[in-house]
Amino acid sequence: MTAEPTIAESATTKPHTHDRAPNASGAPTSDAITPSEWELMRIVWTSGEIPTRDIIALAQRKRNWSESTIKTLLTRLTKKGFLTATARSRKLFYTAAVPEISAMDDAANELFDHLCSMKKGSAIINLVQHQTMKKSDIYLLQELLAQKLATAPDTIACDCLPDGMSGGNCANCGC
Amino acid sequence: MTAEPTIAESATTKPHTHDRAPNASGAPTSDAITPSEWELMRIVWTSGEIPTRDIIALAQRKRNWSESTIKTLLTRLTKKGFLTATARSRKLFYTAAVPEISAMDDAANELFDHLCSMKKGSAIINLVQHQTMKKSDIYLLQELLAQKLATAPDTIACDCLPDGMSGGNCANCGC
DNA sequence: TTTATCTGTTTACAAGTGTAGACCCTTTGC
DNA sequence: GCAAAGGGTCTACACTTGTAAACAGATAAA
Repeated sequence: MTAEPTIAESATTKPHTHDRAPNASGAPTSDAITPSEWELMRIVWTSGEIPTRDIIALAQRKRNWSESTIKTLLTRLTKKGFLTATARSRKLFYTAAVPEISAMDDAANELFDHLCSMKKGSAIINLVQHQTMKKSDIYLLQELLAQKLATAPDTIACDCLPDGMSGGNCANCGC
Repeated sequence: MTAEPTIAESATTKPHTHDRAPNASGAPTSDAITPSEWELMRIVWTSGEIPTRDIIALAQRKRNWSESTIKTLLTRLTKKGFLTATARSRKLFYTAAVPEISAMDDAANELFDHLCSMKKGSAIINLVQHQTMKKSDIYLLQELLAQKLATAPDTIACDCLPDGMSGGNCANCGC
């Protein structure tokens, strides 16, 4: 035997109560990546296929995590379907099961899903203000904006209250 | 007595283990707003001062929550410092303790904090693509971008691996 | 005044998350 | 061949989040 997955069979189909927003991109329909887990995902995305040991080494250089903690997180990520573990010569090699971009986009979109529609624009502006973007991205964004402008509405109503429930008292748009 | 806070003294200073990222904006230094909690916060932000009963009515029109659930969430939000409860004639009136924009910005910035610096630009582009912005916001953003362009770097390195640890194997920028 | 109702406070409980020790098997060094 | 080391899996445990019932005090209705 040389490359057969001998250890870990993963994929536990356990029914869960909480109805988290189902993942948008084609990939795994499971829970989201938690803050701690992001750290590990980034290492894997950036390194390509990488063995546990190396992940531990890299992770410990940024976080005060015990080896155990990292192993647990890796297992969870695998169960959730974000990582794929392949056993080779009695060691596990991890690979990302979802593209980094998709994961990022999903996370961002999900966050924006619970923001007031009326104010999403400001939130985006805030991001552009605080985050550094490279020139090429700015160019892309400028193009995109120019396009968007054509069909953009003049105003967007606040959708924080159920339909017709604001009765002119909306502290935002007075709807 | 007419407007003294008779019920609920709130503010429980319990020490907690997990070190969540401390809130950036001047406001409360506590845990973040959870998805379910956002729903309620939006109602309060939009309605200004509002009594429990009304929040319950509004909330139940969007989510299948029991009265009890909503009350629990409100209490938690108050404890976390996102809402302020004032007792008047034996009823609690809630007010937002943090501006909506700050909360949104904090949430967005926090999310972006665990994304690869190199790819934050794409994530923002994705947002602009998927979210609808009104014309005026687009204009603002365009101005902002024009400014930003002046000092924007040509490239941004991937910072997913600890410094100097990528050894030319970074699957992204080959750093 | 007696009771039903409103509303706030307590308690509950399962699942998720942060964090990590314990255990177990295999490979390797002596 | 036996002990140490390496690496995978189990178990643990406190805290958070989603959800809600139970309980208590006050007030309004009968």
